[in-house]
Amino acid sequence: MRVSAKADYAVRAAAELAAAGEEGPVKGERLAEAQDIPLQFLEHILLELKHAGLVRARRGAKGGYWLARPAEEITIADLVRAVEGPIAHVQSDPPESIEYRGNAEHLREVWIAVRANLRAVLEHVSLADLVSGEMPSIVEELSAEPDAWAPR
Amino acid sequence: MRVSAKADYAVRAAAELAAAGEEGPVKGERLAEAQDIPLQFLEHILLELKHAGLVRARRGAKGGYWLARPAEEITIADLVRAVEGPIAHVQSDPPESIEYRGNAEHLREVWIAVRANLRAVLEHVSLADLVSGEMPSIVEELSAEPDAWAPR
DNA sequence: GTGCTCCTGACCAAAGTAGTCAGGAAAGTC
DNA sequence: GACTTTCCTGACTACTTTGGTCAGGAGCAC
Repeated sequence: MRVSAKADYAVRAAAELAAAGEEGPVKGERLAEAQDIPLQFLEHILLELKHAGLVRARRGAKGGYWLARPAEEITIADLVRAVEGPIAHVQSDPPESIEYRGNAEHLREVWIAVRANLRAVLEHVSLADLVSGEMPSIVEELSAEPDAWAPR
Repeated sequence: MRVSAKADYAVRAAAELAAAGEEGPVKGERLAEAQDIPLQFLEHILLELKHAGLVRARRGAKGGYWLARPAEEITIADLVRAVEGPIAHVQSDPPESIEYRGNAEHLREVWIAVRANLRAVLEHVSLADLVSGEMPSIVEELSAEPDAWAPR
């Protein structure tokens, strides 16, 4: 249940692209510096985002990357899925495809609920929300509770 | 964002222990068979659960494992934490300890919200809920929505 | 055609995952 | 007290994932 460096980097780089907006292609190097990400690793990630259809790019002088869609229409979930694959798997299988036996029969519903709650956050925060800092109400409410900040 | 085999096994084995209740120690072999888990691997997992204080054990004939606390007082989160460590980490660090720069500044709140929503499920389902099939309302509601069962 | 920038595949070290193997140590039975 | 049963523990292994680096090629602008 951890967020990989790749996913974290993908979101951060995309946030920079969202903030750049209409000012034309942004170089990989500038993204790497802005977010302190190893350039060559970032290039691989941006390539994956491109293959997923979230980002576009042009080479050469004046080249760089930009978002394929408006920042309002790209969610954190889109980015995480592009680099990590499905958001919640149990032993490499999606929860709904697992058959539990015996006394663990209802465990599937638990994993389904877990996934649903993950989606409830990740699919509702757009890049526009992220850079503006005006989070959807669900995030506001969850992160407002002091308990949410306790380590455990 | 995946649940490891170890965590899945831990919950399933614990569910069997919860169901066994007061009928005395349950052998590892019986747990392994009931949930189709490799015995030797399961023994390692049960040992971790014991070290975490969730399970107790006795050796020899008539030996076996049992829950250290009533099934109502052990949650899925307890079990997952015992074998996987903290429930939501970003790049091996807890979300509240990360400092984001530039346009990703608000990303921390997103990860905090993600973790809060994970906890909202995992900390509120007890082993007793799991074996009885009577889930807390949050799980009922989440898993009732057809959308929650869609792959994506 | 000469730089600039992205594109792609190959490679690599370290860590994590999912186990197996071999033996030791306590508890109960005869 | 020997014997069996069951847990306890560490060592080991094969495979995959993670988080990168390296080297070169391909497209674009001037």
